[in-house]
Amino acid sequence: MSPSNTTIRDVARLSGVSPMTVSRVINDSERVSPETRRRVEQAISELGYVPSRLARGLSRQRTGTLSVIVPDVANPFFTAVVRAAEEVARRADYRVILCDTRADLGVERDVIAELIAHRVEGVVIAPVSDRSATHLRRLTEFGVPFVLIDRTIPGVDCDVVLGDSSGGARQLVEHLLSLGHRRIGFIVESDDVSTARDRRAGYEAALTAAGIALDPALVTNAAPDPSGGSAGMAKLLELEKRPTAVFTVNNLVALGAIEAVRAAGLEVPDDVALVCFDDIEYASRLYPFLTAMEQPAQTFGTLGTQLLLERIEGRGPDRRHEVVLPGEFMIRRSCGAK
Amino acid sequence: MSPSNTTIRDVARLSGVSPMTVSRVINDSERVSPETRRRVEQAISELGYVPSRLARGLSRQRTGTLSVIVPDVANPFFTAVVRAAEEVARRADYRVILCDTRADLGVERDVIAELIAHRVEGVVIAPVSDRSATHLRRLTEFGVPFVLIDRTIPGVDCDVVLGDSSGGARQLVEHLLSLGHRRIGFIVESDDVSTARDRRAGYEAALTAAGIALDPALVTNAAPDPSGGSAGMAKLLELEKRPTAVFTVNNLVALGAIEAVRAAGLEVPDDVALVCFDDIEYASRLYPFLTAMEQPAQTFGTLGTQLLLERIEGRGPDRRHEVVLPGEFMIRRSCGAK
DNA sequence: CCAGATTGTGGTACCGATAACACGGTGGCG
DNA sequence: CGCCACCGTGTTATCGGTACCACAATCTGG
Repeated sequence: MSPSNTTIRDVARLSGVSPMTVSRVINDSERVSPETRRRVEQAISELGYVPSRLARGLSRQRTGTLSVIVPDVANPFFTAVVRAAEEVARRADYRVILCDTRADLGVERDVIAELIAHRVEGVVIAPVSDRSATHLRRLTEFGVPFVLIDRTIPGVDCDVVLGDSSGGARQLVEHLLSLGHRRIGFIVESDDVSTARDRRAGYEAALTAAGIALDPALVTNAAPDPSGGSAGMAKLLELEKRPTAVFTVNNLVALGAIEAVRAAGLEVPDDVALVCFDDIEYASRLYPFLTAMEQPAQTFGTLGTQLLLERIEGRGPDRRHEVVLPGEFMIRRSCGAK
Repeated sequence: MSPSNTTIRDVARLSGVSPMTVSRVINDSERVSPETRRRVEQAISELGYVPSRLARGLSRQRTGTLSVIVPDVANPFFTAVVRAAEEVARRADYRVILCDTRADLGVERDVIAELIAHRVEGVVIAPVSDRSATHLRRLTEFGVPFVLIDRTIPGVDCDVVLGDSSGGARQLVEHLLSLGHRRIGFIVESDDVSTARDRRAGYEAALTAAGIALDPALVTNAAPDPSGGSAGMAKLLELEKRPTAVFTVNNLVALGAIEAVRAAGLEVPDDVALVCFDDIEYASRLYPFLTAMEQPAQTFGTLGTQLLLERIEGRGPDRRHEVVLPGEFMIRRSCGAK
């Protein structure tokens, strides 16, 4: 018989006390005589007893489980977020259920339903889009605290950890302007993602401030991944007056965009300069290429998880936290700066 | 009152049946009259009832939870493994608890203990080293099936999904030989990791077959990450007769090694040619550099998880599976081939 | 020296579901 | 027309812990 079938009652029997006393020993409550404690501990190790968190959770109404939901773990930005979140959670003795929604609202809805059924104690989520609000409302109904990471959602009231999307975008575009570019394209995902909106705002602000009229043809919507970036750049390159520089909403889009430039027989930055949000760290170490507004992905994860833990433990402040983390502007080759 | 406090009894009361009948409706067991079913479903949606998997798990002795344990999620190889595993698990209606051990045996021991307490139904693990055997034995004692990914451990009897480490290593080194290199360095992690052993065997086999004597000075042990790679390469560069080419045990080590070469004012591949295991996908898309034996990371994840699910459901074959997945040899610039 | 507090321990109920069995009602069949 | 199988449903016990209260024994202080 495997020790997984050993229960608190078996331990109680072997050590000649009641299950309740064993429970006290397991939980380090005081009120147990040293002698009894010793006997119980002896029995525990003899039987190889491991208390079931399942049963404990049911009884205490606490599972010791969080969840981290991201649209794509393979995006280095989210990988770092997840890794950091897992570490903070583990240190606080929580387990992390990882969910990769593949940026699919339906999947997101389903996993959130599952997590509720699982009675996770909290969720750190980079939501698919504003339309995630519906699922998040479910969490609220069920009293599950959550923290938004990277993306905020209007009307959803909770702690949020964001980057400075509009400021960062503005800085990136201003950099291109300073290099003399006047026709600057923008490849961005749909407007129901807050980062897309904010970065678009930054893009527009920079151009307007420079007295450059906005040309709608220069702004292309695309999926937030390499294939989207590729498609978006292809469209921009087909324009009669094509842009001399392009700003992409994130790192993976930049990747696809660069591939499209090369596929057209052109080169970055010679024919098209390029800047984007978020780095691909290992790529940059190998070959510093992307000029990017790098966001402190790790901090998104650690901070988000810490805020969540505070909420769970009821230590959170009354008002919501909205943390905005500044990015770091890294000039490399893709922008063509000397 | 939030619906999370709604129990099967509340539903039963509202619909005028017993809890058992509600349970039958939830679980789609037959034996419920259409009329009753309708009434119960009505009550469920009216109350916003979501059955607790916790309670169900306790009663049925199934949690619907797996775990994936890796030494470093941020390594693109493991990121892909994790992502694929999560998807397969989700499709099979399992949740995935992610654990990143940071290649630390102590952490690994602790998380495995936690997972046992959590009563996960199975584990997919890329173990830290052979010394992980102790922890794995715990899983066996508790009847928790597990599948080893990427690394096998002598004496541990379970399903395994591996790459062809020795064959792949041999091919990489033979490629260097064919380019005329005779002094080929090897930066490798400690010998208590099966991939390290196997790759070392492949390295030695290739040299021996070419009639080249093994020079112990050319083989350096290092941590399996960029800093290890950097340290390892630094040591090789200090040799009186330094290698003209280097083989590193994996992608991240290669990264560090390249940085060390550059720090020494040299270049890859001009001054030192370099080959390694595992690609850094996004980096290669941006700038095809690493000549590498690419392993199908995704398949490691999907296959490993599928094997695990079979074991869990008792469908597994009697004998253990040992799957060896072939790699794909990608020649890029770092080896200096034309 | 005794009331009252404190300590160590046990009993019982319950967390929220399900397994196993029981039971009345209906319909088929000889 | 009576027996039996099956159908739909309920009852009870249980999964493995813990909360809460009770209680005897010991301790404290006036």
